[in-house]
Amino acid sequence: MGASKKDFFTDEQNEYAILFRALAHPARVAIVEYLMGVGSCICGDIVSELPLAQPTVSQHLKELKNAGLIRGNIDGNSICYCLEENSFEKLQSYISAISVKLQNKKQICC
Amino acid sequence: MGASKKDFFTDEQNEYAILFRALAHPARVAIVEYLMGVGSCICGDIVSELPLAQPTVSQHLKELKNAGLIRGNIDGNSICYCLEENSFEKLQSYISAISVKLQNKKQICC
DNA sequence: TTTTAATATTGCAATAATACGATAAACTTT
DNA sequence: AAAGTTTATCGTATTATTGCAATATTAAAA
Repeated sequence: MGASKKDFFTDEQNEYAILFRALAHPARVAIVEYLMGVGSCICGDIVSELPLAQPTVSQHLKELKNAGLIRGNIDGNSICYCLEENSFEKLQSYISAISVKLQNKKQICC
Repeated sequence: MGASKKDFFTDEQNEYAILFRALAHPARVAIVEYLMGVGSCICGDIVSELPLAQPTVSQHLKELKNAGLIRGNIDGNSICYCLEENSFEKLQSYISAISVKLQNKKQICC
């Protein structure tokens, strides 16, 4: 018991769950907001910005990267991170479709 | 260690993390999509639709409700659930702002 | 009132996520 | 080459999430 039943859901449902899960922590929300403000930066900048140790930040960056929300380019001995536009557009159209449908329907709940 | 450090982040960052967390499971994505399709339904309908036991579905519904993404109205001895428009609009404008900013900047990552 | 129906809650086992010290890996600078 | 800089990985403790059987709760129906 307790094992994930993700195999019983569609690939699309799992993909969106992975994207949302990547944003399901205030530290990762903060990283995204910071990257949105500065455009791009190295890991050390984020470590200075957040109240978290370097390995913890590194792990959060890894999760954002695995989910496809950020990209990291090697730049000398540091790594430059930035937001991945396509993934945010994908999320945007998904949420937007729900939002628009709800506005059009103006449904009453029971 | 391992304790959450949410107190070190802003209220807004925590609020969005809670919303995203509610969608961070394929079962809850499936519930939202189902509710979007049918408008509103009772818990039993979702139990029939998903490959999960009744207590598990009830728990997922509770999480979506706590996050403010769905609403439940008592209807006799059953409970009628539907999507909460405001929360999806809030998510929509948040993601949309990021997406638009990325499109405008056309930034190159390092 | 007894039975049936629909959900929620409890308790527990299994798994996943969070955080960070210690350390490794890789590149720069001296 | 040696030392310094930057980031990733490992190991581990703690906490949170997931899933469901059993049970409780609440309201309708008989």
